[in-house]
Amino acid sequence: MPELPEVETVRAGLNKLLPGRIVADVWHNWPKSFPNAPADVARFLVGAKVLAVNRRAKVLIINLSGGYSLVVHLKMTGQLVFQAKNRRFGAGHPSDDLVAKLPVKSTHVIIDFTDGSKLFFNDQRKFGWMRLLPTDHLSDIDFFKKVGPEPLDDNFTVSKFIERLMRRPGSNIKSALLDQTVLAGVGNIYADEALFAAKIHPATLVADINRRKLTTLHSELRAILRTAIASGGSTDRNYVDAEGKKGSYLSFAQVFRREGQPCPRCGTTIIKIRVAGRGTHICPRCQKEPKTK
DNA sequence: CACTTGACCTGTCCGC
DNA sequence: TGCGGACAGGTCAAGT
Repeated sequence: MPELPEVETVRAGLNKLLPGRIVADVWHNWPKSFPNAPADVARFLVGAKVLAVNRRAKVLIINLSGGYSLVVHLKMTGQLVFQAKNRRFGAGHPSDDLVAKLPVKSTHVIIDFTDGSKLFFNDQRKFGWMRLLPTDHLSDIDFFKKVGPEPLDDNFTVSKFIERLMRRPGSNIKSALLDQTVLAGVGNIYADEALFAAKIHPATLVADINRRKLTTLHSELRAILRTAIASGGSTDRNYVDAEGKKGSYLSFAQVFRREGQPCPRCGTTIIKIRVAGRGTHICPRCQKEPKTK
């Protein structure tokens, strides 16, 4: 579910809400959602103060005093939602107000702060996780060692993009974009949108795409990610930000989840196909099928 | 080695 | 209305 823009939206929200708060207690009901709790929780989490909330790729890093960080991956259906003190007891909340209803059926971890506010980790499909890890050693973890560059960094140039993609010359471009070791944070929605914008068929082999097209793909991908962040991300089903609000980017999406509708560029009907084992949305006219396949 | 498939889970939607 | 099957935004491990 959450890709870079969604995780970044959650990060920005939490970074306004959490720093300065002190953990009072932690509850959890699904061991896989929090594999090293409760053993390390009492020792390193309770009493710790939140310093800052950072992001790398699709992973959130909540820095705590005491040298530990809470590292969170939302995977497909994870939510990290903050509830201010007494929020749940207020009257007149609209029925779609998630925060007022917390905890919900899919709540697997609750972090209580000393001021009475709470952070809820909800995850319908239970693929997501949070772990308490020593901050100084995060860079030793396999994931952080292997993950590719942030596509929105200033120094993520066209040459860098092409160099990274060329690590997988023989794979199709969609797989390469989704590969987190090639570059960080791109998932199914933004891969489809960027390939449509650059008029590249997702099954095209990386080595068969010319430099001009890759240059377009680079700039379109970055523009799409930035617009998505500005829209608060994409809510297809479950995604909400730190305050329980949905993102609106899908109203701008050109092809994702728009099969059966006319291509906004040429009017041809958008179709859904399968590439790299994932549902993939294309305009069959704008994105010509590669000859070699 | 590089790519594909299955597994991890629950909920929803679609066809019979 | 009920039931089976396919499918869902992500990543691993295991298989080819």
